[in-house]
Amino acid sequence: MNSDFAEKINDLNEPQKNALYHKDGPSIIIAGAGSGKTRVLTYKIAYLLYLGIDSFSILSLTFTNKAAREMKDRISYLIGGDESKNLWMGTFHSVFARILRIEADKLGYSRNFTIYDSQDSERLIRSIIKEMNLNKDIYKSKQIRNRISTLKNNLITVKTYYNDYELQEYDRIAQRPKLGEIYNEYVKRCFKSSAMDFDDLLLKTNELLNNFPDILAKYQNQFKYILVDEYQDTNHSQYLIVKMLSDKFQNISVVGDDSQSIYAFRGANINNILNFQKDYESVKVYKLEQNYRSTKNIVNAANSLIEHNKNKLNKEIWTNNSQGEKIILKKLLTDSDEGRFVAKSIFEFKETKSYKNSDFAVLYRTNAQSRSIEDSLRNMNIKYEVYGGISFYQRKEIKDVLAYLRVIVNPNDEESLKRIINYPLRGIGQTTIDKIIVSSNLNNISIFETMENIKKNDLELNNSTLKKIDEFVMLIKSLIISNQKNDAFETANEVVLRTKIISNLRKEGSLESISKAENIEELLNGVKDFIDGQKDVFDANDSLVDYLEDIALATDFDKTKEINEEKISLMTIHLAKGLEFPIVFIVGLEEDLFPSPMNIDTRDGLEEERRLFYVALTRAEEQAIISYSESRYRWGKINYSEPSRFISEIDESYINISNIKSEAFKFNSKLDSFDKNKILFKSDLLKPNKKIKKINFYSNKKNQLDHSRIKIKTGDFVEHQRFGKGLVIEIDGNGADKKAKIKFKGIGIKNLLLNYAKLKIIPPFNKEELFK
DNA sequence: GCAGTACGGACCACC
DNA sequence: TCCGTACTGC
Repeated sequence: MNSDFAEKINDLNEPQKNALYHKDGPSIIIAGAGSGKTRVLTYKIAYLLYLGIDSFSILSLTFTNKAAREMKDRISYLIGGDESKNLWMGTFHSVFARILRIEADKLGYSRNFTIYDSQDSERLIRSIIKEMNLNKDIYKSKQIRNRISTLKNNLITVKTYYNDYELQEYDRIAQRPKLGEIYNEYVKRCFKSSAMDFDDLLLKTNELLNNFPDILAKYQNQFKYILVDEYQDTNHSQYLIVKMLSDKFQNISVVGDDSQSIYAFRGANINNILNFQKDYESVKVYKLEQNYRSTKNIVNAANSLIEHNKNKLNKEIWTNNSQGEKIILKKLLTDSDEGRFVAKSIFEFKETKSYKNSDFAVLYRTNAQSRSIEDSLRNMNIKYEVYGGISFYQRKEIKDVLAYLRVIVNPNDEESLKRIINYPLRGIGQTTIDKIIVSSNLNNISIFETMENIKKNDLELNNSTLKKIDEFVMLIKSLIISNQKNDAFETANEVVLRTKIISNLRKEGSLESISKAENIEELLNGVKDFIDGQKDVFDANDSLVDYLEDIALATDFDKTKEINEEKISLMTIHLAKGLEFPIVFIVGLEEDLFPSPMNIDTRDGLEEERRLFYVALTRAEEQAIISYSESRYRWGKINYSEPSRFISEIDESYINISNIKSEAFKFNSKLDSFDKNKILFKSDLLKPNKKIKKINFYSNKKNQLDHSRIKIKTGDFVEHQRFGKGLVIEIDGNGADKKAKIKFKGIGIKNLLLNYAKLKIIPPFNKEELFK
């Protein structure tokens, strides 16, 4: 062990040290934003190892897997050696998925069980609703999925549900009396598919620990020290797991900040942290209240905001950092103005002081808001990266290839099988699939088994269909066999070759299909990277299982690369938790958007939204800039909005409100009074645009700014995202209704609305090509 | 059984 | 805008 560590502890301040030295017995560390929480946690684990505690006996639950990896590296650095590799560290989901695989047989599952993501769950629920002949407008699959998820997170099984009159009454009142039946069928089908959804990973862990005392004892004895990060975001199911595992030694340390609890929507229960002191005996409480991240202005502004919440623990966040600049508040007319404001401000900041792109973040409430920001950044040639949103692994073409891999590992996986049974097209249509599903439900065997014995089951299928099914089954079987001697990369390659997925997409030749082919190639590279990184750890024939688990449980951050040095970061506030940036834009501070309308009817909901704003503000080190717009495109329409109530909840002495006061603080924003409410800010570059008009810009390489799309004229050569290159042959209509008739290469003539179509003017090319 | 298209609803955040 | 579904014509 590295004895220098004792000296490194002096990097910590007194409260941090006190928290660190607490070794045995329960403790809670209330850590304000920017108070060095991760550092304390890291040092705390390093300290345990330094004292000679076995690394296998420490369980540390983190918020992302990436955080876990970084902490391991940091611990290695602190104490030397590679003991940190043996720590049990990761998200709840990944740690307990690992345990569930080890113990799978106890629960009647195969070790190779599939993990269903929310899309898989929703599709399964949708087909159940259809099979039950229920009205899909009343039984909305997404709502049903959320409801089932909530039930599971509160350990309410189907049986418990049926024993609880109140729960059933709740669903009857909500006009969905059949919820229990759907839930029952959903659980049955998941089991038949050897699949667990995200919530199952926690629910089944609870079942395992509850029903098998010997297994509980085994893990209780193993995990002598348990640390939980972001404790404020744990749900009931997670809470119970931690409680059970820590019950014997009670060496439990939880870290969190009630003011940053923002995951109630997925079942997080803020009371877990508020009540921690009641749950364990003689809990020691440590408070980290000094903020090292932000200026006084930012810290004070955030404090003044969160004061409006009633439900919270007492603490006083303060900082020794400089006073800093006031928060800039900016009002804009449209969402595109807001985008331009952000882009131009970034440009300005970089001119006046040497900032890198990575010093900036733009945070928003909903993913859809990224678009107007992206448009403006693109126009100004500022590089950016959008985090979250539809992830790479959610794309259709990727999910299709992954479905093959999942079926190879677990042929019972119904959702994956349904995706590939007729992809690529092999003439097994919906009618046939429906017959197979009915039969498999009737006989309670998996779809794959039904297909294996398709000739014995008389399903009234004609011979050519039977033959096609047979060929498909043979394909899967031979892939399974070859996976037994190959690693995940070789198997994935074989899938792509034998199904001709990539070559067919390339043959199709459209921009869209080529990009899909490229994505699949990127997926193959990803598999290769994974295999290379894990070569020393896993057996070849297990590598596919491990790979699939890795990507199923990766958070959005795990999936993307490091925060890129060269790029501005765009993300939702949720995703920004735990991060920090010198300059942070928080956009879209409008009623009906932030706070989200779904959360304004209850105090708890509104307080959560307020905490979300608090999280956003406290990401900023030097400067926070908040903005709102009077109108915004949503669902393809212009919506008018009022400034968010949260703006007026920040003590105005910390805001550079200039003469905006009259406006933002009175909730009476009117279009006719905007002119006098400009915020003075560095230069007139930042003044709002004069016209109230939605103007979309197209960009070209020379970074021209003021050409609206609707200026495209007959004879222009253009490029469309999906249709490729073409020539404008006719223009019709005016303003937003302006249409163009365009002849596209290899596609033919299309009529497009210029205001919506993503058209880019390109240099002329040989017109002959259009007629090939 | 398949492909093209029109239409309606989604847009809140995620492991 | 984007996605899933229903409908239609072959």
